[in-house]
Amino acid sequence: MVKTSQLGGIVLDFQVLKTEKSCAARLGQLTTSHGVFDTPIFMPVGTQATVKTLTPEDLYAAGADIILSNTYHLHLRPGEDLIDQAGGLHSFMNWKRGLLTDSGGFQVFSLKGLRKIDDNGVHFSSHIDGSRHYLTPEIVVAIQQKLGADIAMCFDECTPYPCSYEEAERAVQRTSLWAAKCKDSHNKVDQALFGIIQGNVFGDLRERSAREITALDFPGYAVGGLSVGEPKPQMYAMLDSVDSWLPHDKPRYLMGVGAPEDLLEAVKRGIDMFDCVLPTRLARHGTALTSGGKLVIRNANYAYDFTPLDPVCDCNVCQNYSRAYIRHLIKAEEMLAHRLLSFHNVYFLLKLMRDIRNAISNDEFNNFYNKFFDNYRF
RNA sequence: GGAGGGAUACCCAAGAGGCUAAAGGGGGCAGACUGUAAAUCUGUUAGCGACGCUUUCGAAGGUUCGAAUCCUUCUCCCUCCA
Repeated sequence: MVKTSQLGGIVLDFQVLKTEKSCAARLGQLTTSHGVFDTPIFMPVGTQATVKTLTPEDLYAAGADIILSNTYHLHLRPGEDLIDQAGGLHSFMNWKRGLLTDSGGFQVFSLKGLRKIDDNGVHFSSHIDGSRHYLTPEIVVAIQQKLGADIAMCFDECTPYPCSYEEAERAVQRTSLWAAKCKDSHNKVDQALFGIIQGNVFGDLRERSAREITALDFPGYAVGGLSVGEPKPQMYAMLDSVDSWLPHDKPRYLMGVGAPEDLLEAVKRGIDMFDCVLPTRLARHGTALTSGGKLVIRNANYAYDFTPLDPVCDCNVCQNYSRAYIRHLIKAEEMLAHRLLSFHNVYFLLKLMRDIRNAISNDEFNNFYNKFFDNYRF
């Protein structure tokens, strides 16, 4: 459970409480000035200072301890100065628990057509109004310090898939260069700055990136540049060595991953933290995550299905609303459909993480893993 | 009673002799979605024994090598005038 008081001023503390014997899965505890969180943990994504359709109260009810927001998007709108004047991002959006801001490194990937990279930084043409913006590691750190999240991320270059070796290598070099600059310019004592490993799907580049980034000594390490379109086995292969390359006493964060099966696979390989837009995006597109697999609730065969989204789910939505009703709301384009599905999907992943933690705690992660895949249909 | 206008696929709606099984929308059905340019995007939507065949543009007949498109009659709808 989260404690939100009497923690002001804490930088970041991470303790590994237990590690599985048969795999790299581990149970940990992350302490920030906005709470103590058990890991492995999932962080819902609230890019524009909101997890789409959900209030902070909804998120507390769903069991969220820490959420993610975005430097690039908040810099463009409303701007970090406004948020600073509001008393920081926590205060601005009325979020009282943990907060992590992504650096904009993902936008280097996702806004490919609107940016130009050089060794000093990235020129963006705003996707909103076309205005020109230049982000450097120093600027990105300054923005994140004003936003004031508990965890800030280094500015990195996230490469696409497929990607040439040369391109991936250049990104690794830049990401290391920028990580050093980020570290040098970061001086906010109650904010932790995490380093990011790149290397696309090339094992030797991943290893090199891990070596260079860990040499800079960050309080936590993220694995970036995965789940960008590569086949799952390749993503898992890149995670296989995480446990040996990244220090055991620091949190490891796999960026952008959140498909239920991927969470299991990554925890097994020693990952402690995750974030993903998948639960909220799938929700808005009419799909529910369930213990039996993805349920495309907008499909016709649920029109007369008066059972809950997931019969074994104890969330508020599953206790009170039927598949048929939610399908109707989707077909009628009612906003409540997005809210109900978002809440359920976020709850589902957070519950999955709770179950994973319990399993590790009880030395039965492998059983849990096997049982999960027995039930989950792709 | 008189004068015009119109009937196209589930719906709206283009098309005015061959390149039309028929544009566009909508709706339906399905797929995709992983550090959110995403309440988005993509495919499909006459029927089949399906790289071919069969039946479609209010109905019936006709002209033509060829008709949703031209002609005749009929049915129904709308507008205006009495």
